[in-house]
Amino acid sequence: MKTSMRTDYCGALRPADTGRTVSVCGWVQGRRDLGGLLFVDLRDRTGLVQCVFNAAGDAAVFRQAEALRNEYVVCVTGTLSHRDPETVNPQLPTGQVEVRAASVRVFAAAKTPPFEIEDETDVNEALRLKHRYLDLRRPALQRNLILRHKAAQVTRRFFDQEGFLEIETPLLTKSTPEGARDYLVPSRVHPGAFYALPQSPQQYKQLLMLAGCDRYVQLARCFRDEDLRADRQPDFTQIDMEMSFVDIDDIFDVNERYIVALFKELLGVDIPRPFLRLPYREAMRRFGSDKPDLRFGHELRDITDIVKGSSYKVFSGAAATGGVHLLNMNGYADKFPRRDIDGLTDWIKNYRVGGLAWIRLIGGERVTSFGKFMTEDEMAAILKRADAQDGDVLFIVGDAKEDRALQALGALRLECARRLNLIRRDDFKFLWVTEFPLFEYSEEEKRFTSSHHPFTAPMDEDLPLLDEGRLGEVRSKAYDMVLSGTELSSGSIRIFDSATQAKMFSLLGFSDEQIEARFGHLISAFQYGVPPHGGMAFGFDRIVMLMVGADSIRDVIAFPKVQTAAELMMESPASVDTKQLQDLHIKLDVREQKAEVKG
RNA sequence: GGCCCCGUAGUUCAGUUGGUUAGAACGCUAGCCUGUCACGCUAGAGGUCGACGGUUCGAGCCCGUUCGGGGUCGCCA
Repeated sequence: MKTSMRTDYCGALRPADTGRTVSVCGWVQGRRDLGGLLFVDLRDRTGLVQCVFNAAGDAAVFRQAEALRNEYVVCVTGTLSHRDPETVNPQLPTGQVEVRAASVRVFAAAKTPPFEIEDETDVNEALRLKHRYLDLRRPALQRNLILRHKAAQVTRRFFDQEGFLEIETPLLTKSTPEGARDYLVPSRVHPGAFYALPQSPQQYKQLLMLAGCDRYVQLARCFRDEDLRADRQPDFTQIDMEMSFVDIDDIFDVNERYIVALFKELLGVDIPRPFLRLPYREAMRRFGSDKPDLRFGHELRDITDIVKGSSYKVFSGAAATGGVHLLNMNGYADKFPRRDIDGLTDWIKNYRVGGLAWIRLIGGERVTSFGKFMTEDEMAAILKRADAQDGDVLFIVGDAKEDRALQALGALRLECARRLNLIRRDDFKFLWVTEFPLFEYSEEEKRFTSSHHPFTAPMDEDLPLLDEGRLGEVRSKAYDMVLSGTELSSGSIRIFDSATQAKMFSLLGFSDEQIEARFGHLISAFQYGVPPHGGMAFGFDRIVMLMVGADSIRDVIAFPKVQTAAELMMESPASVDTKQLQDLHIKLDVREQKAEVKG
């Protein structure tokens, strides 16, 4: 983009521009000083261009060029010229041309950066985050930010064309009792009262449906005070959407078309429609996960029925109340020698299961960890269920809680695939997981809680179970969109009559007073005519992460936080002045010294 | 809160069984060099081995604590 200082972006110059006098602005990426000839690579967000200074030219200009160092900010003016054929650099998009510098203006000198600014980097991430403004100069991160920007534009355009209104909802809102921990914001004018930053704009968007907005979308900043992961940050962005007069198929239709448009426009990838739909139970049974990775096979098999009566107590005990399942890594027996399996046995304890049983079929021989406890008939039945052949290795996990066994085995399935390199990063496998349980039992709180949120509609055919008190069996109209083993999006059809909503709150164990205090506004609102409605919210950062092939969500967020939720550059969070606390009517009660973050 | 991994020049790493003056590459500084693009050549500077404590005649190396970073389980309606 042309400015009063610049005629062209560095990375945009091509042979067609030769002969023109150009001014390019940017950062010195590197210089090669040959004595009488000096090359400077100049970098801006579009790329690199080589500038040449010749000692035969203006002596003062040449002296200036000799003083340039990496990361100096300069403007080079000169004639854009073709390079001689033998000096063309095929690695660079601008490699056929160079700027024959006539003058250089130094806007700013620069200290030597603490790490080299280059794409291929293995510099410690903490150091890069401490100097994030330097890390962001790396072309790879610039590309990520650019793709993120484009994804946001495609999103807005798509939903606009589909009749959605982009509506902003408050960031200062009210704490909700269920779900993640809220970030709280103290009120100065209401002593002792707190706002909460939204975990999602859930209630607002439902009220917008009630208000008659019909279709809503927002690129919404959301906040959750929970522990971080590679794909989880405490503040993050959702593509939040909601529609009126719809059922599940309508939601799926528009969001599938959105994904297809996004991947086509930004990556040129054709995503086939419609997406596969897997009910939650089936996903758990076949993949040991509610976000199955379909980029490789090796589905799980249920052998609970086979081992139920076995004399091997580990299996029969688990089968009595839970389940026993197996994973056949067909053909990879030779890739899992005994010592690796011992390692996996240790590893799987993270998933709170007792252990890992296994069978290796190799060279016509059968080696197992539990063979002596089983009858030959039982063993034969297991191998048949697994479709086992020579060269296979089978893993078996049982637990008195069936889902625990399944989740452990599902995690093992992923771990094996990672070790065997069965997963391709540019393979995009979408699906819907449907029919999530409406409730889950919380051991901690000794009560049922919403698995999604308390506004989720039960499946019509399961409504009678509510009154029978069989809460664990009720399925909901909640669904997730899953991409290659990552939960991309989550949503539901909502309850839209106040009686059912009130019943939900009461089943969740809220007292009338709590309901009134927490959800009174919603109950009242729902008495004024709610359309049937539903929606979902994408994790925008995760979409971008998977599209650029990054391993961490931090790579697509300009200023991310580290695992302790601290931000290393500004050093947030930080302590504040006593005066500020007084204004907010806050007295600290910090026991441990380490809670005192330096400010 | 649990489990696992990492921490040595500015950066990425090596460092033998615990043993004398802790090395390399890149980067940085200076000099030379007119077609380089990982420029080349020569010389140089640069270290509280994350911190603290312990074992030992002696610790970068062994032990403990702690700090920082990462992965993950729990948690994430």
